[in-house]
Amino acid sequence: MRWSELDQADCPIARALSILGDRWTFMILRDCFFGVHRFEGFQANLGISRTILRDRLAHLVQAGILVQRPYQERPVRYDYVLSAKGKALNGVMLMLGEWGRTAVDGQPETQIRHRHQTCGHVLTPYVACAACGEEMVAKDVRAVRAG
Amino acid sequence: MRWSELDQADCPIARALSILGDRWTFMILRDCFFGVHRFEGFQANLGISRTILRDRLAHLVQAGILVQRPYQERPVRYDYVLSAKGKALNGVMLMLGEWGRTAVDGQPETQIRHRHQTCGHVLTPYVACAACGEEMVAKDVRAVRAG
DNA sequence: ATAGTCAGTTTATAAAATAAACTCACTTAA
DNA sequence: TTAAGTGAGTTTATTTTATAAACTGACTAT
Repeated sequence: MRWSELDQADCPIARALSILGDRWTFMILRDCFFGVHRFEGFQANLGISRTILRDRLAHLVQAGILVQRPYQERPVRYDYVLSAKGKALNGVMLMLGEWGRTAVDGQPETQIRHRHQTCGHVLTPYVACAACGEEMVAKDVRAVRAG
Repeated sequence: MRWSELDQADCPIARALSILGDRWTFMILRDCFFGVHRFEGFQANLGISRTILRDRLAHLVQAGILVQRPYQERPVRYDYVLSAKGKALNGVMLMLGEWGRTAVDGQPETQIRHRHQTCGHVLTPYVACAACGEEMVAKDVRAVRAG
């Protein structure tokens, strides 16, 4: 399979990765969740090459994950802000960060975490089942095909 | 920043992506969660080139996400199975699949979903806060530095 | 014997990422 | 009013990665 055919796959994870699964797109989105919203901001923050930054931003806009909002004319310059579709990645980001924090070795002393504004605690996120509210564990999940 | 320096970053998401953020590693892990555990299985399933499959498996083993369990001698052949660290990615996988299912356009009729074994429902996963049990929404989260 | 399986390795080619310089259309400070 | 700065790119040459396809080795099954 070529990477470019992945968006045809019969699996939501594969289709998600067809958009997010390259080396920098996810990092750009992380920055969006941290409040970065301009070309030079991403560039300074990630040290990414301008060429692929341009490609990735265009791709994220085309995929409807980021929206361009002009903040000046002549020349037109845009803020790149998360759409609803982009904000819906919040859960993925939180769980990915939690995995990085707890499972990946060699953590620096100082780390970035999140605070839950409504209850005031530093966030420890977990995934739950909408039907029963219980925490999801790997062994309790089975893949099924739904028509 | 080079990709190879990302594992030094002061952010758990960045460090997680230093392991998972290339074009195929996440897809290999998806297959692991779906029960694939041998070289030829991944190769047939993903159509990935054998060269990078070999690299990615070695990398996942080195990172402690997959474990090699020999199933024959002469020549030694291995099953690649998820370690505890690998299984800890379950939440990320579920949320990524949920995002792909609900947010990405052009869904085929037939889709792969998950069933929660303990309550019997087709799973709709969401992320909750361990402190208060409430569902997490993007606007209620703020990044903080924790020493 | 012959073919098949499994997990690779090798090699040549194609695609993607990178760094660094350059462009354009301004804006601000000297 | 010249000079420097900003912001978002584009261009180009080079390096790095990925790919396809054939090949190897050590078996096993027919």
